[in-house]
Amino acid sequence: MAVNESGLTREEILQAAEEVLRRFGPAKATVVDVARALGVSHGSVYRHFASKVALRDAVTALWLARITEPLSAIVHQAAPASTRLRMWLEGLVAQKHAKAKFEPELFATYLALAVDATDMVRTHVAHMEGDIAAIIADGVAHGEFAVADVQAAARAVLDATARFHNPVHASSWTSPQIDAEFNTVVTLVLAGLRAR
Amino acid sequence: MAVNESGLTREEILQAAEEVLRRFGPAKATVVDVARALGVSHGSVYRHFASKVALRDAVTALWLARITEPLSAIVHQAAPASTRLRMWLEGLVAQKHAKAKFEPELFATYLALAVDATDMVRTHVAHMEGDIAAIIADGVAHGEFAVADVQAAARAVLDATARFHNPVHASSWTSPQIDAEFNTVVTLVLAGLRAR
DNA sequence: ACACTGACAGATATTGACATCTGTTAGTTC
DNA sequence: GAACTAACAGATGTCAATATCTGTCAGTGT
Repeated sequence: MAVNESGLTREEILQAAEEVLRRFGPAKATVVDVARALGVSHGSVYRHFASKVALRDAVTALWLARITEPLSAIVHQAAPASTRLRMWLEGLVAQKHAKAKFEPELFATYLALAVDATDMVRTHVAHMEGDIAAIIADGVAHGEFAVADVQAAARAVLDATARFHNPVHASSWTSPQIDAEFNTVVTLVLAGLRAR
Repeated sequence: MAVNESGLTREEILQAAEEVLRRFGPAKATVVDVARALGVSHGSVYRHFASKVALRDAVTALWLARITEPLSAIVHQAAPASTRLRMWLEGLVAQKHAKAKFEPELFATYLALAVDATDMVRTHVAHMEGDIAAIIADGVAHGEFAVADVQAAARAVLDATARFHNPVHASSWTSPQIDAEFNTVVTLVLAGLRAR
């Protein structure tokens, strides 16, 4: 792996692109802006990314990874599965709501991807589903949960909490009752998973 | 109640407005179109509806009432609460998906109202919440369900199934797995409500 | 008196000329 | 010769002139 001191790197471009997206938002950010921020011509950017869409997706993938990365730590903690699942979901929702509030431009970029279901979003969902499935499987192994199909159950948990983490619902996240409503849904879902 | 044979009625306008909306969609339908369909000047329409928004809302309210009206019959049927709740939710989702598929123009009108949460949508949600609450309360009375707060539980059921009936998710309703995923969520939710 | 019309002001939408952007490639630089 | 630039065609976005629409109201007909 040779370090290219003089050349433009993929990482530099991603960093500049995120900066530009954050500043101008998805509607105004252009590849020319990104190139200008790096002091190169926009043609150079196209040596590293096949298209503007590919660049935008790469930035968003990185941004989403920063959301889900800390959650992975919760999966294998030593605590009842129901506790971990609640913590995991609360963490996810807290992250999403914070991003919507404090990084509106990047959130808007993500929202644009979410409406036309891109592969990138599918990957993100699959990753979250995997984390949840791991916790549920653990709960089943310890007799805490009782579900027939762990993967389907993980998907159902994600679906049932969609209003609180899917960006299409972001406009309702400012409601004062949102936390109470989320708590009620999580309690309902956990009760549904529980063995009896 | 005098029948006004010669005069323009609210009902005639609503019927014409629905026709026009269905034909042109929310983006292209105008009050002038509605008036033209009725053979009157658009000024006449404003004698019956304060604004274009009021007219559009009235049409949508009627359209939504046609969706939820048949569901009310399920609420007081003689069957276990869990059976009734499942039937009710399946009925709701079937109706919504059918409308999205076969009445795309009117559905788009509804979607436009849903994104900026109008009073009309709030009324619609409150009505659905009331139906669900009635079934849950019945289930609690018969020892079938165990929930602390019936109203909150009803809201949670609506929230947990949002992906399948909220119009903002309509683009994902064409997925081949949608019915299986809905079924899994409903089963999870019913298990969560059940007394143990 | 009542329902309706038609002309109007201001708001909103459409159009088309123009500017900028995306993505490609031949050519320059180191 | 790998990394980059610069000029280009076609696509997309912008903006201001223009057209249409919304909502009002004085006037018409019955």
